[in-house]
Amino acid sequence: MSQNINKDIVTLNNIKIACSSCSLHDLCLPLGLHGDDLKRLDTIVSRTHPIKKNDAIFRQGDHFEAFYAIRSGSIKTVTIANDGSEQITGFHLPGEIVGMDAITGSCHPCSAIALETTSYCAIPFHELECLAAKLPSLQHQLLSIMSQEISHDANLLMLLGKKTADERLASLLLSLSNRYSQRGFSATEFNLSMSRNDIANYLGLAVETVSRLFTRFQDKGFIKVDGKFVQLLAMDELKGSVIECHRHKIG
Amino acid sequence: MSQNINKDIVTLNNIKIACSSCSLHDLCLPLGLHGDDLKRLDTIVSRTHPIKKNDAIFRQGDHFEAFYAIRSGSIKTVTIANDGSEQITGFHLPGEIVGMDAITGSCHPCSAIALETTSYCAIPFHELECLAAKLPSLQHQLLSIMSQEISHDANLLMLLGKKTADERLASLLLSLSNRYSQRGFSATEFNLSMSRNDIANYLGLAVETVSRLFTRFQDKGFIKVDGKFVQLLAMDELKGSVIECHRHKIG
DNA sequence: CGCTGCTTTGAACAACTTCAACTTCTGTGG
DNA sequence: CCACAGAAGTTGAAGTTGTTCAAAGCAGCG
Repeated sequence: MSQNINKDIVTLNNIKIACSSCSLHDLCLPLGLHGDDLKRLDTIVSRTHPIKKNDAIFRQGDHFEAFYAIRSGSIKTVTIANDGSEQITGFHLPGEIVGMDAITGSCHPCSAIALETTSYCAIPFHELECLAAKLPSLQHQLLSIMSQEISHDANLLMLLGKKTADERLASLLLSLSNRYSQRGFSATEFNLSMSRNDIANYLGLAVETVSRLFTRFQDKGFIKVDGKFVQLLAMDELKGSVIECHRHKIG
Repeated sequence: MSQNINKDIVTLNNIKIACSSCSLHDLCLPLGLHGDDLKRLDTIVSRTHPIKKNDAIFRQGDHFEAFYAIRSGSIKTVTIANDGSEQITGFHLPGEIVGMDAITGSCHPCSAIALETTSYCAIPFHELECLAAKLPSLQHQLLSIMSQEISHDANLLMLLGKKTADERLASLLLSLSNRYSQRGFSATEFNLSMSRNDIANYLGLAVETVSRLFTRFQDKGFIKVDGKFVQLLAMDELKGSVIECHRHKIG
């Protein structure tokens, strides 16, 4: 948490930070762009003031105008079914882009809600599209990022379709660990910005189950939990537990 | 089944069918393209001979070269985890495009396997990208189709994360119904080209459960099943059962 | 005709959920 | 700064849902 808060302060002081000098540019859309191309992208991207926890970047049904790149903090994307039930379809960390599911329908099919104080960049889609037509490397990067999103979703499908409760939580923790470390944070300890409820919803489990899983993982010595702060003590065992629980499904 | 087989014969006789005269062109990539633009796309698309059941369009790990549009028949996309377990991530009908998850990694993260005799078009990605840079409407259609894929996956996530077994099967049947009717087939009766095993895998259930569900739905009078042939007798009840089972999750 | 593989059915079992009670945390106002 | 109310998280016990195991029925194919 403290790390993220510090990060916010830094970015607050640099609202006008450009893509070229953004520490996330090799995780984000600018990847592979250089020189003038990067400057051209810069001109269409707009930075906003940070939003508070529970505020929305966009809400389900909002007209689609732009992609949004998380700069600091974190968000969840949530879909509300016609019957009122909610499904969290993803947690998004700095450098990740949301809104890519909205091109077809011209309306956002999900809401993007801040899990903590969060700042982001807006990339107007129409302008992006025009620019991409002129810059092949941007077009490629755009397609590539969308492709990545598709294959990421397929992994998640695998998770929800096949895995036991243990595997699901282990997968989430490992995924966060991976992504935090890519962003220069520790791979073995971090704060969960989402509530147990959010985790349960995302993993398709009951809150109570998630709570019990944290306890069990701790009892086994795989992790250490203190509220939202988590330490991964035995990464290999975590990875192993994902595979182990799978064994009975083989063949 | 018979309908699909007939369809194959027709397409066999017309291997050189162009996008412009393809009955699927308003479900597929050419949507929104006209005149010369469509002809330009035509020049890069190559049609292949049909493949047999269980043959692959591409296999997981294959180098990514092209998108593939299903022209007739049907396929499943399957990911194999490192532990050997398989997850079916989608069933694809004529007019649908597969391979879009491979751009990032340059290798296909899943295999595309024919569920029956299937013919398809290959759209070389490099050429497509170059063409898209020249044709804004093609670029837009490309992004739009990928966006659609992302939001489709999000729906599936919802399905696997939240829904009961009944809801899952009902959702699949309704989705197939929708897609068949879009393609000019009956919305209320069709042949399932996939096995019960495939369905179970896709829905994250045991085969036995799927089998029991079919029986239960039939007992309730929602559907009539005879092997692979299914008739949807009470669409509203099916839709209703999806919502009804959801009620307890609200609030 | 008899095999093989797919599907169905039954019964026991396990995993996860639900319900309920209790504890801990958080933020707000006195 | 503390007290308190409400939210979030944890824990136990009972209940469901779906899985697993086992076996029998069917269909396609040599």
